[in-house]
Amino acid sequence: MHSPDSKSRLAGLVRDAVTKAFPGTEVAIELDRPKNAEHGDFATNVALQLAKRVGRKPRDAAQAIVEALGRVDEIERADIAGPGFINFTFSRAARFAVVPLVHRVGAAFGRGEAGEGRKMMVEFVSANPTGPLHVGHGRQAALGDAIASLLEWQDWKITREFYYNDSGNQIANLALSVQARIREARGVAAEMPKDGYHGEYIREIGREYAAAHFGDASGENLEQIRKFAVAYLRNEQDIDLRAFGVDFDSYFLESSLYTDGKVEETVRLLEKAGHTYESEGALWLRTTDFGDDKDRVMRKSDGTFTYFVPDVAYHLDKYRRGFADVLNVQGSDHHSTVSRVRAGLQALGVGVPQGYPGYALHKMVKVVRAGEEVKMSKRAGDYVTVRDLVDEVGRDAVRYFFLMRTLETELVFDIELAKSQSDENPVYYVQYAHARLCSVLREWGGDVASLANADLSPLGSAYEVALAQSLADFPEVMAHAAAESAPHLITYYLHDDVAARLHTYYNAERFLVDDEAVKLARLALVAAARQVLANGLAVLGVSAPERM
RNA sequence: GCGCCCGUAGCUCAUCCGGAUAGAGCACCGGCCUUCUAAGCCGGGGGUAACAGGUUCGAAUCCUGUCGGGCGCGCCA
Repeated sequence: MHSPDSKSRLAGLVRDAVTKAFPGTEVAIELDRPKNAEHGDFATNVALQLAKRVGRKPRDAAQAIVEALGRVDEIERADIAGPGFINFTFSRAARFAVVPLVHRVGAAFGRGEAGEGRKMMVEFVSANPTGPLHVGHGRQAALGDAIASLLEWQDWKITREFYYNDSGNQIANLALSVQARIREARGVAAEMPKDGYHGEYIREIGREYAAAHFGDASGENLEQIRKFAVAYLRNEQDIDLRAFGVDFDSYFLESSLYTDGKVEETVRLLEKAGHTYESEGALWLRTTDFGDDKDRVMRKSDGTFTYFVPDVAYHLDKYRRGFADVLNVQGSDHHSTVSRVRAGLQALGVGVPQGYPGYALHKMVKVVRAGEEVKMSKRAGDYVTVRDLVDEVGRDAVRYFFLMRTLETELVFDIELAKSQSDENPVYYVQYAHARLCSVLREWGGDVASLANADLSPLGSAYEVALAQSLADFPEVMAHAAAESAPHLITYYLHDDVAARLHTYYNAERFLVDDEAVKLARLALVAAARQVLANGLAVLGVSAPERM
């Protein structure tokens, strides 16, 4: 048997049997893990799907398929159950075939080939350099990094990019806010701009600037203040991201789109393509021709561009850099930009594919402390920062909490809960399972690599079968999570399917027993489970401790 | 008003391209540490999956409507 993947092999056998029993029928073979262990390793509903088409009762159709299947080594039993499900029970050898496979493949177990080595960019965080990262950025950092990793595990060549909106009104506003604080620090009368940034960090920047002077004693050089403030805040964000364990391959500055003439070029291309018009002194793009719900202003009547134009220019640039696939991880409060940017790219008429770029949009984060929403942060003023969260709760727990939810649920992060119950946090539950096994293997003291060839015939208890089934599912869970941009699937898999089964097994059986054959078989199984936990946690960016 | 998303246990959430008895953590009750880590395990209570229809062998899942919530609908980014 070459394929260690029992499931896909079974799917092939069932397909052949269906063809034999009902020539000329085409049907997708779905195989699911039954909830009830007594229903075997996999169940299929093909007979139910087929029954009407072939004019047979579902159970009769199932019977015909089972008969066509005949005897197969790996399949111990094929039972017809309920309305017409076929339940397959594997032989013991087939059930535990995953164990030597995990030992052989090791840290690469769970990898897939969907990406075929192609390039893809994942853009995430992309915070404006106007203040510390807030919790929404934290969710995005955890998500973007994990999604990028998941894609890398599917053989995509991933570039993680951070886009800085370092121009426009918000930055001008930042410079004015800092200027006011500089003057304040020097005892000069100063007034904050109307929509100024009031966080404590603006005072810090003002103080630092004032202390450094720069031959700008009066704080009049706004451009210099802007540069100083942006550099300061970018550095602060970098510190937070590093502490969070997130690294970017590339940083892209919005301002470069202006200095490199890419904004102008984009406007020229759009005008040339004939989708623009002038109205009320502004230049408009007819995005409604490309699925947007209303036309958009490109150049305001004051001659400056709306953010929409550099956005299009930026994505054109991504495309020209050779990224035929791009995934932008953003908050769903930006969802209206999706159709707009795509429309703009289509309007260029330069061959950017429809549906470019891809998006993974997530809902907002609400921070709660003991049931009360927390909106204030001393440093930032009106929001809670990533740093606050990581300092108080810890990196692993914060990342795991951010990843546990589906993208489309609003995430309620209860600080007190995450902290006070940190002993019983889901993340510790998973990490604890890993640490426990490391401890067992340490106690044993043997060579883990030698377990790859262990004789597994002593295995067969319900605990052992369940655990082996879970391990065999890992590659498919990974592939699914990558395809769906759904890291939460990994968290639930690691928690419910691997760690829980491991803890249960641990409490039911001793591994370091006197019987050498039993001991080695059990150790081989749990060492494989340890490897899967380590691989899964690695993808999530959460550490897998050897001791706790 | 229009668009997108959501509504599942007391709380926070999984399950969703239709499958068998809707799961987990927290909280609550009762057991298990002379033995590889009790940050663990076992057992128990707790549900009209917002509501009403529809589709079919089968609906938390798909469709329609109602109600409730979030976000977005600038010559802001």
